[in-house]
Amino acid sequence: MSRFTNGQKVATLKDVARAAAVSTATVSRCLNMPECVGEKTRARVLKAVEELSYSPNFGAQIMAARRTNTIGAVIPTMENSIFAQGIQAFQEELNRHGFTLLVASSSYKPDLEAAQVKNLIARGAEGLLLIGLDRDEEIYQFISNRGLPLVLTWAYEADTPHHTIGFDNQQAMEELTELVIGLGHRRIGSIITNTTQNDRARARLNGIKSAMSRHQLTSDQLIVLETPYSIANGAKYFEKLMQQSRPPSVVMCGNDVLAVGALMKAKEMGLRVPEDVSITGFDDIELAKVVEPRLTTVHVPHGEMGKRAAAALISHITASKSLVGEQLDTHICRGATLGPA
Amino acid sequence: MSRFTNGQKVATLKDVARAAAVSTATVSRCLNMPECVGEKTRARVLKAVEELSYSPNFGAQIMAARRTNTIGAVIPTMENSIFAQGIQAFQEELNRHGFTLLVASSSYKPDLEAAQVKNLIARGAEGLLLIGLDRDEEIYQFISNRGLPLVLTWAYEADTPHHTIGFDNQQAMEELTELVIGLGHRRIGSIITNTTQNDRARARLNGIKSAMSRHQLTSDQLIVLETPYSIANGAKYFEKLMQQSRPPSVVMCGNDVLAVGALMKAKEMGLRVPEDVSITGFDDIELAKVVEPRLTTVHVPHGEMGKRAAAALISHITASKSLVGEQLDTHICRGATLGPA
DNA sequence: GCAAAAAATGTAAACGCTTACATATAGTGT
DNA sequence: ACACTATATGTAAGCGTTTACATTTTTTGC
Repeated sequence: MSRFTNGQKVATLKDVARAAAVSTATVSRCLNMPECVGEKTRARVLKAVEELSYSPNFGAQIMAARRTNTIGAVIPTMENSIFAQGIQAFQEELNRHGFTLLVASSSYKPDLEAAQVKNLIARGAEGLLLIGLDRDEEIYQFISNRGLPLVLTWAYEADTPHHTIGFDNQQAMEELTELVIGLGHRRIGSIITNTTQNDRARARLNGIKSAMSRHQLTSDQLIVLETPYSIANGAKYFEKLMQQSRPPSVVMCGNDVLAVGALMKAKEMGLRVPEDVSITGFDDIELAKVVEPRLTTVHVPHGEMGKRAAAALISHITASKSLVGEQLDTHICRGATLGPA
Repeated sequence: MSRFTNGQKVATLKDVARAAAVSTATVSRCLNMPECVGEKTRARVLKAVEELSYSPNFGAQIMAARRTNTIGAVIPTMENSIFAQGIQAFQEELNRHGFTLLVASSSYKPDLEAAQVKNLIARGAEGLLLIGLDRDEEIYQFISNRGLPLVLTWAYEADTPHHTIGFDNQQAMEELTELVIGLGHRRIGSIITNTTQNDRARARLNGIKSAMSRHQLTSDQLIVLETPYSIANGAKYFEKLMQQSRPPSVVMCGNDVLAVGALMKAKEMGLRVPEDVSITGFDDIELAKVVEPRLTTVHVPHGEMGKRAAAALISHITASKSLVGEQLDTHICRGATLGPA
């Protein structure tokens, strides 16, 4: 029996071995390669395991076996569902192949993300999933020094040393903006997550800008407001936008959460959507589908992305296939919040 | 240098010690009790740590130190946001006290839950958070055999050997039903998560039943449909309910996700809410607040619940305070989806 | 029945860390 | 200078597994 600082005693392999009158090696084999051990011995051992509520000490396993079948992921937040669907798919694919997922969240703080990465590595993660590209070179260095495979997702960039499995945020937003401009909108407001330390937000904003410049719209036709994303902030900044002397005819939001906030506020202010003002989002999460009118947004292949990321990591780890980036498609999901100017 | 099966080499304490020309003990102290080590030695050691991208092997730490500052939680799903807010608060409170949270999800499958519990324990969890009460006695036995503190949440029950920090699902639903009946509704439809293996769903359903029987409404005035919860299922079963020969005047859903699905379908079917049919939910998640009309639902103190659960676990572990249950209050959140019959 | 091969089990050495204890070094008051 | 503390560092024994290797037992082919 081993005991913790609090005096709790816990059965170990040795205890099980004693109870079943076999060696620790046999118990270990019984658990990890049951076909290699005699039938009646196995029964006896399993009974002892049961009776003693034995559970292997993972720490000792890591040390002795040097493999953990564990993948780590750090996501910006668990609070809203932007990442939920993708992570769920990631987890399911992982489980299908006998891997376990450890999830941590960074609250969008770079240093917390770094700490969580180290934490996950210390816990034996054999591969890592992170969101987006923006982070200190130091972390990339750390991960690569440890020789760990890393997949970045929720973004795709061809021109990077990292492996990105995701979609082109800029291009997607550019397409949406083309549609918006095509509908006659000339004054565009945008509410977007802070673009420092967030390449996805930056790319999306750039998408708006580049589509505008292609149509000879100048930068004073675009008003950008940055804010941490939440429904409340979406509402708040939408109001600010509309209180301008010359309010925009369309408000393009960096994600659906902000867009839903904007939509709520529009109703509250008595503005008709899309007659008085159009609103667009990005991500096509559940929220976008239940509001009325349904949000015009960019559909992102959450599930596919999670699944592919898992597959890439697994085939790298188990079959040492080299990691490659993959670009997935998005498409515009036309809801009734976008109309002609 | 130690190496993994894949040939990756990783710096160990020993490597750092060698690089800094000190003993492993000094390096360890440098990291865990920096005030006990000389200033210049410390600087030298930290430099070596940096240069070698050293990160402690958590497995070895667990084994040597026998404490992990880790709490585990198993939630039914990450996919939608029902548990997100509570878990986020749980995590934040934990972090504030230097604990780390490991989250796993069970997809509502009892045996997966059991496996995840063992997994978390094996990973050194010093305390556990689980949702609701319904599960095999075997798991409870396992946890208690290991002497681990366990807090159950999203439910409160006075009459149980376990420690529940949550609210009274039955009473809350009873209150809501009282309100519904008070508005003249006599035929009630209910869409609810499968009640086997789910005490919260069962309690909520019982709440409806007991309020009804208090008002001499018989069981044939209540039609109950059970289904896994998702927006799509909410819609599907709402339709079934309304296609009955004598459709109910109100549809009380077991949670907001189902209710939102019902609401969507009602609109699709051209039914006015609440003029033609009333709809209620439970949980008061984000979704409930953005649909139109806003859902009438039961507000649940997600954040408070997570925070209290964390506090209870921490004070048990660090100050060996004994765990006690705590009942939190809910209140009805009156939206416009509920009107007179 | 017997030797040889196959299957089952045991032995013991790692794995990387923490920490009690031992030792060395620096700091005090006389 | 001295003995005596206080502080800093080193030494080495575990922690609970896994797994090569050694040993024992069973099966097989003749």
